[in-house]
Amino acid sequence: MQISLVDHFSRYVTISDADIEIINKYIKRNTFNKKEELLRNGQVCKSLYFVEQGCLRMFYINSKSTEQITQFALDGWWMADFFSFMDQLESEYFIQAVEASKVVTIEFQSFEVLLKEVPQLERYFRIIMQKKIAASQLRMKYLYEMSKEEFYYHFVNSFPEFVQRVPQYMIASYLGLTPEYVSELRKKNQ
Amino acid sequence: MQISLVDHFSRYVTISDADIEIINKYIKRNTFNKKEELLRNGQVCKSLYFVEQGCLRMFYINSKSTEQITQFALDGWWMADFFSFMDQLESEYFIQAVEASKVVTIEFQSFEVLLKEVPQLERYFRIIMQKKIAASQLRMKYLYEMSKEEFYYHFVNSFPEFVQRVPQYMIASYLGLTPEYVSELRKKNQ
DNA sequence: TTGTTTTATTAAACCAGTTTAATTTTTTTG
DNA sequence: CAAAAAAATTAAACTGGTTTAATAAAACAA
Repeated sequence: MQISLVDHFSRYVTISDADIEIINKYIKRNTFNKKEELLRNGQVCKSLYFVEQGCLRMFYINSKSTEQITQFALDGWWMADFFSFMDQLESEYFIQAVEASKVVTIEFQSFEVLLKEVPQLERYFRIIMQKKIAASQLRMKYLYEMSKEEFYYHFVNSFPEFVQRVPQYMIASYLGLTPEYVSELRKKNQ
Repeated sequence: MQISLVDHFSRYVTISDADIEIINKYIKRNTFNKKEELLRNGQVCKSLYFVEQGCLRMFYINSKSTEQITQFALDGWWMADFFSFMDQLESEYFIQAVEASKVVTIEFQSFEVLLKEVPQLERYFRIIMQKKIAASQLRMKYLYEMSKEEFYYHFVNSFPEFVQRVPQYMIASYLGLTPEYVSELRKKNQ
């Protein structure tokens, strides 16, 4: 369900044709193959990424040397390591395409200039960030409230498209479960 | 360590004396006694709260009928149920003063008008929200990575002021531990 | 300064979810 | 298509943290 960045802007603020020309100066459009890396551990997160189509995941290598997924982004979602991006510090994360993906890239400097030249975008990003906070507050509430079994079924019922598009072990990782436990749950509830 | 709202704005954007006059039209300053409620379960979160001095906590009543704390705010922090605030929906949370607190209140309608009249504040809130997201990404990483014992000691070492100001059972609740387990940890490491 | 309420401690029984290690199934690739 | 790599399953032993229930200590209010 592809979505263009400008359409997404237009859901929240008014964008003129002149604005679109400016925007196009400061963004890049890339396609990434399955498993291609957008960011690697040790690099600075130089860009914000907007998924027009596809799926990205963010993960780090934990103390057991396994990949711990902390975020996904599907069509119409933003992804970045904000901690690294904001202060241009080294990131501890990888960002990788889960499937072939069309991505809009805004680099740090371009982002700053773009916000000056198209000031409505300050409002757009303020609203988007606010929604991200609301979503993460809700997610934390579920984490406090639910057992891991409930958390798993709540997720797959709420986001059935993930089950279609993302391998089970990645969902397990994102939800903080072992893949073995997910197998056990699926067997139990066939 | 009191901090005024306008000083906080000024850390991120330029605020003129004229702006300050406008701001003062749209904000309210309140003091709350210990245990006084700013928001109650079932009400709409009508305002954003900025703590100039003191401490607020946000919690809900969980399925075991006990208070589950999900957030604190100390001097210089914002607090709101963004989910309820943004769409003016009923909240499931309580917000309560942990100690006597000086709070700046911005109501939903005032917030919208204020952002129009002092447009730099779009930028301020965009940056603040971005920082909140970065902080919550970091918190999630710790949640994935650490055992509950590590999580507890990491928190008390990172935020020693909380241990001074907030009862131990509230910290336990916020960290998702039972108070009994915190006692056990403290005994073990005397 | 005493009685009441709130907060913290103790200890034993318990269990939800992990670990380990092996096997099977599915997907990818040359 | 066959071989290799990636993903999913199975089952048993194990453990970090919870539950329960009772007591003790600290803080607060009259």
